[in-house]
Amino acid sequence: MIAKKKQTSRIEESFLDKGIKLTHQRKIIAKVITDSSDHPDANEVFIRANKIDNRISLATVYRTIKLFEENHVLNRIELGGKRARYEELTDSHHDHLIDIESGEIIEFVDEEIEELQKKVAKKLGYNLVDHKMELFGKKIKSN
Amino acid sequence: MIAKKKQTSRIEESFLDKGIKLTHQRKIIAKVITDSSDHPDANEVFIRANKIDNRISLATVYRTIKLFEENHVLNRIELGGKRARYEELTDSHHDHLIDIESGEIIEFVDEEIEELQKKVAKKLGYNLVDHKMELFGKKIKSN
DNA sequence: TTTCCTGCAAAGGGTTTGCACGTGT
DNA sequence: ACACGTGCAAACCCTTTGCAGGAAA
Repeated sequence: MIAKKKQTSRIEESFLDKGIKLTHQRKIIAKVITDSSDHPDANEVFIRANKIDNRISLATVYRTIKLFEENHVLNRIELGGKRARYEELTDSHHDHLIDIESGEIIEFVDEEIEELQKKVAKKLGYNLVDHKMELFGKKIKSN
Repeated sequence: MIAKKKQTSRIEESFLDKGIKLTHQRKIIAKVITDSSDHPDANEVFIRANKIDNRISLATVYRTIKLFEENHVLNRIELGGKRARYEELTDSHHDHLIDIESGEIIEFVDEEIEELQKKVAKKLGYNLVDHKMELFGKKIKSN
């Protein structure tokens, strides 16, 4: 008989490995984030998690988000505004282009820019550890 | 006889042109920012302005900073942390490399990257209006 | 059982604002 | 004179935290 594979998400597995408790709340918050592709802020995560199960407080959302950040399963994006927004961290790095009219966030990857960034850092005497790049653009009307 | 040229800073001139009142406080805050090359935060601007003249409140610093931002003489830099930091906006655009060990901010310009950014935006159907790029690096030890 | 996690509500830290007075033009 | 700017302190908003009860391992 073939053993049934246990159903655990990427996030859950990574947590079990580290000996971090997989509480009910954390599973739901992880699911909400995994299922969201629109870069929600903390409050939005709270709302969505609550819709699934109302035993989740905003404080726990904040604590869990911080935990996820520290364990590199979550990435914080700051848009110059007030609240921070988040996205699941996957292997593929990407940057963001923000539509200044609608606020929509478009993800993109550009290897050439990444290479140049490394080169620039090196020229200044640094090894590039991380970077943040956001482009702000206005949609070109195609009449 | 040669007329004596009136002593006004870049910021002051730009304000006179727009009919914005040049108050005592605004002049001092403008001077503090012009004289600072270390990207101070609002509180630091407040401290430095106060050292020159203690008739300046933190509220006014915030109000003035916002005014300066709106008039494009000041640029806000967000470092992912809590407070925003500022720098005088000059004609020459530049980006920042942050030393992750010391917190030092190094300015740099790279035309090639700027060009690529425009190209990327266009490819996504956008005209690039603005951008923000911060590199985080670790100093290369030269033993 | 033991350790860690949670909800609640209160505190925190940066930034903004209402109000009455003060100041630039 | 008039509109606009300022100081003060209270309000705001997002985020964090102390505490006592609750749940994962």
